[in-house]
Amino acid sequence: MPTIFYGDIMPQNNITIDGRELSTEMTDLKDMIKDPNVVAVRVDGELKDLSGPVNGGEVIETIRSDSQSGLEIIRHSTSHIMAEAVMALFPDARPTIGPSIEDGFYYDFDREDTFSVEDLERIEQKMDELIALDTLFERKIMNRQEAISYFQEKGEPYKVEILSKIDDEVVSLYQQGDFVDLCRGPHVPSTGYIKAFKLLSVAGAYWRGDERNKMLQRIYGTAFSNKKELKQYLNFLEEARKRDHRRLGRELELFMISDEVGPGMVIYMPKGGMLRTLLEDFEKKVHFKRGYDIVYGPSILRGKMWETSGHMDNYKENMYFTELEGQLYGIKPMNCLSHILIYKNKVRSYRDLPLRYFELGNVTRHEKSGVLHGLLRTRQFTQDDAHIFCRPDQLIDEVSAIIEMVEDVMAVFGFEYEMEVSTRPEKSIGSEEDWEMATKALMDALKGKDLPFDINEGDGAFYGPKIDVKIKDAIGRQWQCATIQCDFTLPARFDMNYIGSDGQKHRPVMLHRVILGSIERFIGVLIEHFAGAFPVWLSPVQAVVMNITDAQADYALRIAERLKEFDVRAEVDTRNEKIGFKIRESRLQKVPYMLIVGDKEKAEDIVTVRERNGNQQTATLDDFISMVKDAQPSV
RNA sequence: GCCAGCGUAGCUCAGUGGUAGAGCAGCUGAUUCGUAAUCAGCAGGUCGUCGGUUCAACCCCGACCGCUGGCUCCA
Repeated sequence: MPTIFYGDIMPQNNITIDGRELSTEMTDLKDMIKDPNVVAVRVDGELKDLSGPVNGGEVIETIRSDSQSGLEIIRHSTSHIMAEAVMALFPDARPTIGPSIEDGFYYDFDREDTFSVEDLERIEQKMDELIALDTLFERKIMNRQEAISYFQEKGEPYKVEILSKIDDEVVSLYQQGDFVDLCRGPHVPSTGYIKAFKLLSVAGAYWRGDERNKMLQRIYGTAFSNKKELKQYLNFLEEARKRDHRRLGRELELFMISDEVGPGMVIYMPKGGMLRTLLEDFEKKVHFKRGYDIVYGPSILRGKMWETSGHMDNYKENMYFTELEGQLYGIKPMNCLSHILIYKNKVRSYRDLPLRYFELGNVTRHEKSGVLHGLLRTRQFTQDDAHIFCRPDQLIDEVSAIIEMVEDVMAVFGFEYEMEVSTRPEKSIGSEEDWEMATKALMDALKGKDLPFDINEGDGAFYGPKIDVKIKDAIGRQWQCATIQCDFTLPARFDMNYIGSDGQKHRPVMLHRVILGSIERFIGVLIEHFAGAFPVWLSPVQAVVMNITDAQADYALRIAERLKEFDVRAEVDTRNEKIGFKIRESRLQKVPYMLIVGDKEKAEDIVTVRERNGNQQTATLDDFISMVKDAQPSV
């Protein structure tokens, strides 16, 4: 097996490292840089090992372990060390791939027995040993054929499969200790560079992400430049766990998902019901103000409708069906069909367009059991759905208006977001010109508003391209909520027309769009975003009135009555408990205001207003009421 | 749907092959109190469901249901 060792040749010549010019007398970049926090270098924009050859004259930028690239390298190297540990402990495992990912890394193995939690501990221990040995990561170059026979001999079929799909003549391998892996690199110079890592979980994962392939075992872990950062990340995971909407949903009595009723179905309890109503009232206002008409369609529609729409061919596995009086009916997974019928109910003129139909539509989809997740993935959910029918020349303006609407609404909740345009997928219908026109319209609308966006090649809906909006919650996680989809298929399938100024029939363009997406999902994201402490206008209970002793019970009740008269959502706590206990309970319920009334307040006809953050002040009830009213967002 | 783990009181969790416990919540009583838990007593579970092994199963085995973390898919 002929190999070329990288880093053997170091001709004497000057190089520039982070702007400093140095001579290359020393044989190792690592020795020249003399910084244990530097894990790799970037030469001419390309990431390279510290042990790479230097010809002289290069301009080199060092990559520190706490930079984004540095973290990726550390994590990638940690995954190799983990694979080495796994192979040492479980020689029957076959390594496949092990990249760095967003917050860590994973490595997939094919193995008969499964990895247990105890195994993870053993692997971690072994990794500690390997790191203590501080073995070098050595890069080797091999031509592809040699590499294939090498891995064949080693009995690593997955590596052979990867190699057989690589076009390059030569490939690189990395070895540390006994472990050799096919890998582009770069890696840290030696295992001792790994200062802080943790294995997190085991999970199944399909080979090459295809569900027709064998399921492998994936071990997830993470690594950071130092122990402190790792600890911060683990704390962050803990924080996320505390914010879990399923946990808060139960604790705040917002919703339940009952095994008896069935999986993936949400039951709103009084406080969740109030939250949802507030959100929906807000949505109605937002839509009416922007020229939408509210409509309602039935939940079950004749099978024939779904045949015409193409759902029978493209969406059947996700639908539920029922039979009534010998007729097939489909339970709606989308709201568009009724809206189309409303459009078709009479002859439309070009002057009528655009028509914007809005529905808080409850849809039912048969989601695979394994994907259900609290409010974030359910089998029944309500979309703040709308369909806009317009002339082609109105398309950009309509898309722009929707984007503005998304911006306005997200600003109310304080979400940041990213936009993504998805283009034509392989399996799709419609002409090339239509796709081009629609995709361009979507992009032009975004460009016109100077909004940056990513392009997601081939990820559009089968009937048209789309803009997806991913919102970022308070702890940085992303959720897909809003989506704007262009559709020229359904108007054709349902033979929709309008009469143009020329007296001829023309086909309208249809936009499907949601702003919050699914009300359920959005509520789930809201819960986690605010950690249950909703803004005043969205809080199911805005204030709890609490008395110090029985002597003020009548006063507390009177206050609560007044609040209700002024539409402030108030509860009253006159239980025979200490004020500290009542405050504790309201805090746990994340109620924005506590109105504390003792003898003093009763005598002066005022209240002490205690906020969630502990700040407090005395105020007249009228002042407090206007304070609550002022919290209502205007959009 | 697939892989792995899990399922004990309303919640959080102990527990052992010989028919179950704690804290909080609940109920009752006492306490009338000024900013995150007053004290005492009481009550509460066919140990997810169904089958099997066993003299005996919450515990062992199997199937099913559900949940959790992933994968695939998705609002």
